[in-house]
Amino acid sequence: MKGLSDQEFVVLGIIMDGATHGYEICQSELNHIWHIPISQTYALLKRLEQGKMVTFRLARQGHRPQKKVYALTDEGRRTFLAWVGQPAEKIRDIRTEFLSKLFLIRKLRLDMGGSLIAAQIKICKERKKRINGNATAGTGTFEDMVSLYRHTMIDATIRWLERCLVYEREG
Amino acid sequence: MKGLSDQEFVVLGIIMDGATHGYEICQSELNHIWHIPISQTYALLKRLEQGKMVTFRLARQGHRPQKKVYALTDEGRRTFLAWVGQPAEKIRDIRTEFLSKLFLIRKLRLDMGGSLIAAQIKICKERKKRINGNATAGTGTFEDMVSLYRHTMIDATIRWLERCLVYEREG
DNA sequence: TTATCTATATTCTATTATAGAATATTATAC
DNA sequence: GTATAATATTCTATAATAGAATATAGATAA
Repeated sequence: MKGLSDQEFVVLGIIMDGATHGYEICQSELNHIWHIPISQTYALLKRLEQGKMVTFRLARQGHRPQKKVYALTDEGRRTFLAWVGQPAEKIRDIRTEFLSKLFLIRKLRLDMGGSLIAAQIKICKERKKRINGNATAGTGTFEDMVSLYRHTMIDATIRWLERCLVYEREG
Repeated sequence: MKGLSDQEFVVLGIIMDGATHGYEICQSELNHIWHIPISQTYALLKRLEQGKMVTFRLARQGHRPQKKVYALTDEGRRTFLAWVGQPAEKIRDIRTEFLSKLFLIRKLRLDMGGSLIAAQIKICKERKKRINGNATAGTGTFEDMVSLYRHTMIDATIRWLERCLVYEREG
């Protein structure tokens, strides 16, 4: 397995949190933040199984349609834990990748929330430095608008992350 | 053709701006804002041709490899113009869809920039009203963080759009 | 001179993401 | 008793993306 997609990591995390099969994974609260379509979830489970990140056994229960009961392998668990503590490299992935990680860290009581948020702030501040152009001195060209957009969004993101860090340390 | 993707509309716009073939489309400045991979661009052109939005003729030039010289059909032109004036419905598409539209409107001198920005502000304000929860009174739950994220991002977006509107009206 | 690199220009294959329909069973609401 | 909601998975088709393969020619460096 060459490296999992963020969606695959998320599925590992939801299983680690107690979900046992595809349908249940789709009902995770995380779906409200990052919606993964049902058919996609099943495709991800298939790939995770092929990559030996999860195993399953078939369970016939009452007269309901039988389900595949999944469990993480040791490698699956290790792989997930290595992923969940790392900040998102791309700002545009904050909403999906970072929020998913924060959700799973809290759900699994992993005690990495503060360090994740701090690391994400660091990434954002580094990115901010690398954005060229000035956020205020534009003359109204399209490039000015794009530059201003990036500055505005990254500043808002940093402010939000700093607020999250306070929440995390207080609560 | 059931309805084009935003990427397909963007390709129509770049052709309308004077690009004539796949390789040239990939070199549009728009690629710095919304990168469409080369192979994807060719796939889009193929679909646009099947949907009769563009036509092409083969051109053999000097000793360079021959290229497909594309032109918009009347339907392609009409379809593009109907798309480019409409604001993005989803806030997360501002960076790609809205910025592409603004870029193309300015490039093509379409005189719709002001109304597009105003319409986008309206969409954002309506979305803001529909977001439930309060942006300040949280107790630090994950839901509070998500709610605060949405408020923060949408406020920043509106502020940026209003600045763009000033730019647009002044310049 | 000869090998490599860059630029032009497109196609192909493989993988991943998403939408939507199809299948099957049981409980519940009307 | 019929409809539909909930449970549970599979299948097909399409769309998006990465990356390699193909082809030509000029520029550059050993």
